[in-house]
Amino acid sequence: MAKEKIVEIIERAVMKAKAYSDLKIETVPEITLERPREKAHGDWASNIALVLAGQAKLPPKQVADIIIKYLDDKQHFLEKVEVPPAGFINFYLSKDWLYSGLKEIEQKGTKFGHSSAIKENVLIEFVSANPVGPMHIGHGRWAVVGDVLARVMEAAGYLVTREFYINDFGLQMQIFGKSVAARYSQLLGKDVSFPEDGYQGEYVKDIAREIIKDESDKYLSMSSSERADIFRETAYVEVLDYIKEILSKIEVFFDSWFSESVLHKNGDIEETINFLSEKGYVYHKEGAVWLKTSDFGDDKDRVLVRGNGELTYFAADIAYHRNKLERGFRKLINIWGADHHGYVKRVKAAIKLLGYDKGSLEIIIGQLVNLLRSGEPVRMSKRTGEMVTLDELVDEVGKDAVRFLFLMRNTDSSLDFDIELAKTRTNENPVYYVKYAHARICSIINFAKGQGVPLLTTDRVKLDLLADESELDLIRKMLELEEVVERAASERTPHILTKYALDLATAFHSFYTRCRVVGEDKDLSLSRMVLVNSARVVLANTLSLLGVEAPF
RNA sequence: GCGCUCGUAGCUCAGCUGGAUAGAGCAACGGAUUUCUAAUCCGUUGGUCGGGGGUUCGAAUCCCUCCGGGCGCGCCA
Repeated sequence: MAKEKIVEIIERAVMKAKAYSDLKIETVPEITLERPREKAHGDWASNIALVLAGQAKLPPKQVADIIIKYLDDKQHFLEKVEVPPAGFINFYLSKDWLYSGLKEIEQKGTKFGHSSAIKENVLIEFVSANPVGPMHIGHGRWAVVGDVLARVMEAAGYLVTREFYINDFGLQMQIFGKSVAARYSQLLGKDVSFPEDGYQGEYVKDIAREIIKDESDKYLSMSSSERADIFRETAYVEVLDYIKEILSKIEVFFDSWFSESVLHKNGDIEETINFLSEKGYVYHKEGAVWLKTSDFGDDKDRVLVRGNGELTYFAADIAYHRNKLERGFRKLINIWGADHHGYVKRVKAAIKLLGYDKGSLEIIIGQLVNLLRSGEPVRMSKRTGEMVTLDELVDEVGKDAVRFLFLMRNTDSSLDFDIELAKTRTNENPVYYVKYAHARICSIINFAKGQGVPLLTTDRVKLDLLADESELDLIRKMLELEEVVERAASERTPHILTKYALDLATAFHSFYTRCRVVGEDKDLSLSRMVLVNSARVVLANTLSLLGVEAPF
């Protein structure tokens, strides 16, 4: 990438200036380059002169002027270098450098934008919806965020495992089993009461109907608790299958499904408690067993074993995280709904009590989605069961719109999702704006081929004919992909990819209105074919990372 | 009450771990296009970055405080 090369050039220049005592400085700080906000400030800018001004006892502008005297651009990356009064050093990439980018795109193809660097192995745990009912829209957002984060991190060189933690143990499951059992009896004409805190949704009846269809009334003779136990298992498998089905509809797949009840069966939780106990972090109080999480940043200590002898969810969660770390993952990333953010401190404290580094667990808090229809809020009530499920949303607006629009905002801020907007096929809808750019490129390439303008390799066309500002801007934008992927991965911000896709589409559309691919000048047409095809490749790669189809 | 989080243009939001005159999109207004898909492009208007204080060469960004919104504060999961 151009960035590293420029950093190198600056570094050498500063060292030389120091060696020749032109700059009287002690140490050479790390050189950082940034993308100037203003296009007029070049492709890259360095604030090194501002940083060194204090040390050198000279105004920034003078320091910058000294440094650029020593810049040695042997390979001709740079068109020019400028120092504005503020003392920044602005670098303008040469056209040749941009053209060589087109060659790189040709060579790397679908791998352009990906990095070959090998980084640490990470486990991303996300969605982890309780298997007791349909997924809501928020689950969908967190699913997409986790999935694209995984894709982007893979592209950036991380070894990623995607895991779904199944909360198939505990009170919620019991209630769920009872709810199904009650509906089962009711549907068979028995006058039984429905559990007070039971699951109201229509889907519970559906599951009961399913059981009746398959096995009729054979469970009626059992005691109600026996029946609830059996139905808990049947129903849970059914709901889990349903969850998997919806996830596959939005193309979110997991490498691993981890069951909470397995931790209970294996005795992993007791073992973890013993482990913590031996380290002296566990104590008894008021009939319960407590963990000293407050020693490591939690607001208060937490219960591991309740007075009635039952393990808490927290105890299981510690064992789960220990298990993850023992599987050899150096970095754990959890994506949790906003309603769990009060839980963050205690889990992080537990990680430290287990003896692992604080940084080994990162928790991304996902905010909710506000559903709108033509600007009006869609009213939802959990109590009455009146809500739009993820399933229904995907059926109405389609996978691509759901995925793209869920990634339009930072994960930790809430997001407005307008159902009608998501369905429109105009430029107001960002998804179609981007997809259209791809379709238009494909159409141009087909048209051109029909007019006798073939797509040749870069070494057979005159790239230096690509000189219009819109053409160079388009190339510049294409060459940003790797940097965007890198940043999205390292900062865990997959949503910046949608912004990039929009910018790239805009750069292409600008080019389109200014320049014709098929024209009088045959050489120029051939060069532009290479250009638009490169744009197609980069746009397709971007959409692929987002999990959105690139139409022809 | 305590904790987390957010507050940037009329609306929806970026702002890359402190840099240049705070940027997009939508809306409003004004233009372009003899076209390879009008699902397009270009321009203009619009800001006390919630208020106040501090840190320094330099703050939307870091710290403190106040105001306002969201969420969380169980021997629930």
